[in-house]
Amino acid sequence: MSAPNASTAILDAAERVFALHGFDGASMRQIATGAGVAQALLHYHFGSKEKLFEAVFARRSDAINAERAARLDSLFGDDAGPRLEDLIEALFRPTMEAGHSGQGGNLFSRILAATANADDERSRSLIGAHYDPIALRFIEAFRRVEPRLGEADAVWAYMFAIGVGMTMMAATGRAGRLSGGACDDGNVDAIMTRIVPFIAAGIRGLVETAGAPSPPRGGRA
Amino acid sequence: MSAPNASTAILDAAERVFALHGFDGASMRQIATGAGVAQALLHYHFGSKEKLFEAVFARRSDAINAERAARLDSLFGDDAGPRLEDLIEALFRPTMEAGHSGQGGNLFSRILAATANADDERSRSLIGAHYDPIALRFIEAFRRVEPRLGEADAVWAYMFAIGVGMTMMAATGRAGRLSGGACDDGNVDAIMTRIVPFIAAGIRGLVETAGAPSPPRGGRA
DNA sequence: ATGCACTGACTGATCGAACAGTCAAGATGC
DNA sequence: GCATCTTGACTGTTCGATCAGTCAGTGCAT
Repeated sequence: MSAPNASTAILDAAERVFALHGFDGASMRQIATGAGVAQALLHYHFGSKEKLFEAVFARRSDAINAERAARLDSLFGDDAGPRLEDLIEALFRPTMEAGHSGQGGNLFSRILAATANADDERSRSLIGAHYDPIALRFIEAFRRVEPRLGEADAVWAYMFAIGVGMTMMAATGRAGRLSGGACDDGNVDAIMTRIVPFIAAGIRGLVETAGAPSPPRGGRA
Repeated sequence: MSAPNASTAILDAAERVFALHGFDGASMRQIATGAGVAQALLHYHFGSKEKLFEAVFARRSDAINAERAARLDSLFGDDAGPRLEDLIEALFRPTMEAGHSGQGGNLFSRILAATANADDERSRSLIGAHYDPIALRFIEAFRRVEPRLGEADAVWAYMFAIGVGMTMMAATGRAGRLSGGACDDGNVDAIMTRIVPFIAAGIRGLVETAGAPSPPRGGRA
């Protein structure tokens, strides 16, 4: 767990502080203290607060998306094409488990969720650079697996799926509060076994009603 | 549009600045300038930055949840029980349209999305106070309409639904970017006609696989 | 009607604290 | 001895909050 060099220690401390307080709420002093180094060292290694945040963001994102890409390749490399469920598994599992190594709470997931839902220039460009290319691959994969899915609907499907995932990654503990403790939004496996059928069914449901200008009448099927 | 008194002008300006920069990124000076009043007046009327944020949050939330509750009452007052689709409509439509009065972008929706996904004490207590009670009503309504839905699964269903909604309310424009402009995440009707069947199908899909310890095999149904 | 006491709304100036970022100098390792 | 790493001391700026004080309006006693 302990970092061998200062750069990694800074990244780890920054990840924690950014996850807990957001970009604006985090302070360079706090990060330096957490890393056990002088504040000036953060600027020496990363230049600015903004660039430090980008480094924190890129470190996990690159690892996550490398694995997502590998999973996609492997799924379509098989003789039998993948099921929708497999795609959703590939979409979320790497993110849910990144930085989730052992101890409590997935810090990076919170950063990712906050960044994905923000609309400032920094957040937009980070998501665009690190997640849009792989997003397009997943959208295309959705259409390959579910050919009746329209072009625009595939994008909606992806956005909806990400929405579900981001909220679970924020792991605010609200599910536990609303359920009297029965639901644990920190439990990756519990979430995955629910989230996969939910989204898969949602996408298939989107296909059924696609192109219909008004809401369907017989929804109880 | 113009505010008759200073308090409302401050709330309007604060809503805009908080929506654009978040709680920590917003400054009282910026809000005061936006409202056209002295900075000291914000403290005179609201006491502190924190309390001003709570006032901004409460103003729209109370209106939203009053309408949501009214819609729920009306749905279950009908002779025929509501469809799942009707519940989802009641869940999101009031929020999507609150503060969305005319001009561009729904500022409050962004505040709400950011607050819902954050896990600091302020966000948690605001969501808990303003949204948990009505959330429990929706969760109960889900089970009434879809009786095969388990107790815990109804909470998961609610969380997933909120996740989809929050991401769309953040309205980052990403859907448009990923679709080459075909999808507009600022268009409430376009979102609602997609989001309702998606979530309804997702919840029904959750029912099908509930209790199954491992992922289903025949997912192509 | 007029002078007086009081209130709520509002302001400009200013506080100490915390902020990101800078820099010359020291430590460390090759 | 040179380059990389690291530090403490420091800069100027901005932050939320506070303060004494202005001003219009109101009730009231005379």
